[in-house]
Amino acid sequence: MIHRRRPDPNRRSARAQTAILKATRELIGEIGYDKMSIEGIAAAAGVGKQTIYRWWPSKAALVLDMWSPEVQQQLTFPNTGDLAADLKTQIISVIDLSNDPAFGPSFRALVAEAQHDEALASQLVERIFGPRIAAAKERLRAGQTEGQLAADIDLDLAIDLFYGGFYHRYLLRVAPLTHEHAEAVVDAVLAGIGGVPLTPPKRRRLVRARPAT
Amino acid sequence: MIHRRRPDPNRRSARAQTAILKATRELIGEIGYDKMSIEGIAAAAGVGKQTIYRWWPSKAALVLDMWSPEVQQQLTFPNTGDLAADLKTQIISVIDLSNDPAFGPSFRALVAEAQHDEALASQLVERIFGPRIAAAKERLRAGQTEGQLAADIDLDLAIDLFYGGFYHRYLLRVAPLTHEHAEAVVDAVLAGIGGVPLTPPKRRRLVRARPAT
Amino acid sequence: MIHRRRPDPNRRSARAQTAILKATRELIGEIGYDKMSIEGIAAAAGVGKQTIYRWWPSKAALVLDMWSPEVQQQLTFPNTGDLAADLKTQIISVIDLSNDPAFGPSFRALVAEAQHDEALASQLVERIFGPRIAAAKERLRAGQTEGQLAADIDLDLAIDLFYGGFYHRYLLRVAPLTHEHAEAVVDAVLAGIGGVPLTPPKRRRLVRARPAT
Amino acid sequence: MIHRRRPDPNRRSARAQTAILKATRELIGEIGYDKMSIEGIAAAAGVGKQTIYRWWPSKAALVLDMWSPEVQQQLTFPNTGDLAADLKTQIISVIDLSNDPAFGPSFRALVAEAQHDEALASQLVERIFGPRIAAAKERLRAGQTEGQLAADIDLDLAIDLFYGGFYHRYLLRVAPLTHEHAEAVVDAVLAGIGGVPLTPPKRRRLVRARPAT
DNA sequence: ATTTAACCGAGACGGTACGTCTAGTCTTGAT
DNA sequence: ATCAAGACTAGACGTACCGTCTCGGTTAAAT
Repeated sequence: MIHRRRPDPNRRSARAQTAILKATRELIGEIGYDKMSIEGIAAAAGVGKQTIYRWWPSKAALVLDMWSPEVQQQLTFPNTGDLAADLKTQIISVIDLSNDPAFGPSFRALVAEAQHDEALASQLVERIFGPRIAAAKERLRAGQTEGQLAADIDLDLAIDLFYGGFYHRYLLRVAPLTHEHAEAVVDAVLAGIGGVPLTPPKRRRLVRARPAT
Repeated sequence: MIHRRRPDPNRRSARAQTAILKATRELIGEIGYDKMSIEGIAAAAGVGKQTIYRWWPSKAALVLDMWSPEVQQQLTFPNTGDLAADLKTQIISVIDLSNDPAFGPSFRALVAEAQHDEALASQLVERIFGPRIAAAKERLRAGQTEGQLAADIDLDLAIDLFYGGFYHRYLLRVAPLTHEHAEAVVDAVLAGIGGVPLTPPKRRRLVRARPAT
Repeated sequence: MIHRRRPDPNRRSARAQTAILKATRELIGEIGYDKMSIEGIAAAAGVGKQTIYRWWPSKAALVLDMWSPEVQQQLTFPNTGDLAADLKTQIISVIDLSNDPAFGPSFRALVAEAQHDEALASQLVERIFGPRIAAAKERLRAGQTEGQLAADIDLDLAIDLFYGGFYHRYLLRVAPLTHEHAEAVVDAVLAGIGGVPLTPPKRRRLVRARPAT
Repeated sequence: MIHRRRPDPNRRSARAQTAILKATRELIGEIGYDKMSIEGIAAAAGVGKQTIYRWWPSKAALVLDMWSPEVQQQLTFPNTGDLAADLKTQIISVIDLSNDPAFGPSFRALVAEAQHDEALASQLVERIFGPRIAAAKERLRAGQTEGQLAADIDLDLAIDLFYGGFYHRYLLRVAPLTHEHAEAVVDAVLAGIGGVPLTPPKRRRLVRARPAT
């Protein structure tokens, strides 16, 4: 297997890079991720195709790069002291971003592409999902010490529960994404949905049986 | 908008149809969904390309058709009287199917394609997700009357909670899918993962009667 | 080699035959011979493709059949006693027919097709060119007995000379086809174009040396 | 009307061009013009289809290009001082070329295609027929000054007469093409084939001085 | 200050697959 | 048995992009 020689980042043309990202952003808005071709981006940016291939391994990687700033700044997790409220705030902002016509559809396309592009999949986890999950876990951990979250719960599982509903609806399109849904999810996950509260105010006590395996 | 004339299903060649589905199944196993082309399917099936285009609008639609039997027979939802156990059983069987190398990767590809193919997306909801969700809801409803599930919970939300974790890991690949995970999800969703509040907001006591398994 | 069973002409549907020829005539006028397909003719005639294939071996054969009446009635060669005048009259009528937008281009297409369709080529010679050449030869023979044409000239050669100029221009498009050209050809062929008539009225005597071989 | 952007001839790959022409020559010999496809040429030449489409508008144009050298070198018209002999020599060489199984049938196909391809028709006139006619006219003009051809004859007409017979037989296949036919045509055209008139219209005497061969 | 090595725009190249078109054959049901 | 209808196998069409490659022209560092 021959490895392509790595280009020298110091000599990279800022003009070309900017033009490529700009053209990508515009094209993705006009014709969408799937109809957009590297050929088209190069033409729109007034750039040789090779210049794109030199710096990005695929169309998806380019789009991922294009969004890094947007996603990065969404990273900070609020901490007002009220875990439920903070989770709701955060998930709602994710919903809003996913409903943004400039971001939602093309990020969806990125997730789609990652289903058959292993490199992209790890990039996504590494650069997008990983950091966000880490930030969320940190907030959850704080919640645990404050007693707002079961102390012995596995945080990865907690993430699944709080965010799984979102991805279920975002990627499968089985139901719409609303602020109310986000709030209902957080409440339900925290309170649990088992049992029949015959007399509403009286709630059950959490009895978790599994000791650490 | 010109609509292509519809072919007459009565005159459809059973031989061709069978050969196409068979070739699709084989090819998808050998080279995978993405490297498989309609051209290749036609050649492998000994069929004219037009015959494929006549009956299926896209490669994805063909693959969806190919799987309908498999998914259909997975539809029945167990009811042993123990809701938690039944949910675990069902989700575990979904996990097993998704981990089946013949099914998992190509179904993932289908979900991916649905991100930019509206027609496919609705087909998926209509033929795959819809019926399964309906079956699950029916079971949940039974659980509600038996007092194993909160009577006032929105069942679409319940579905999000029980299955969201699965899709989160299946599509985003942020963590592995195991039987243990399925069980932990069900338990956590039913019990809730909120902590013991230091301050008033009184919490419920867990009243769950595990019947003998 | 399997020979296709011959259909029974007695059971042939007159309606279908008429509709096919009519549709052919109309289509050839609208979109031209080359863009016209058997598929299209069948659709326009409200006839099954098989019905066309059953009775005609090719699109060209069908078009040839369609024109047979037109060409047939052009067959009679005038005989006013003046050979030169009759030839001019005849060639001019051929030129006019070839300049008829309904006939000229599609007959050209037929001749074109005959360049790679041996069966059509012989049909053309047999049904179109042969009879016309025979009629022309008959008239030339009469001219010979009347002393208006060299008695020992090979009539096939004579046909080449009188009509060759026409086909040269008709098929190669090297120069336009006019009535004047037809007249000039006939005059030149009869008188010959060798030598320099310094004093116009005085013309040379024909001395033909080749005795019958 | 959108005009396709023109490719840069300076960057044309000599290797590809050569391979394409070579493959065309071989294929046309093996399976003939009509069964030869651009797809097949590309495959045989080890070349992308686009590379053919980039430089040639049609299969016919490609074949025309392929033959240009052959036809070009046939261009010189002999001038031995004896017009009749030179015409015979020239026409015979044309007949021989047309009877060459490598050239004759496929050039016929080219002429056929030109009947419905205006661009090809003008290319043929411009690159093949035009130059040859010009060369012939030049020779004829020389003949006129030497008194071997009627001074007042229109040279386009003369071309029609000398070559029309050839094309009549070449394209209509009404009679075979032989050297004898070529010689008979030249003799007859120069001498004329009109009979000895019984009544006045005085006729010329043949005055032709054959120089020693 | 000049060399030299990389990047750059441009686009030709070998390929693959697309979705359409037509050829000519085969099948079905109606007349 | 013919007919209308149209599904079938086959395969070429011309287009769109892929990712690689070559070509001059232009920087920017290294001599």
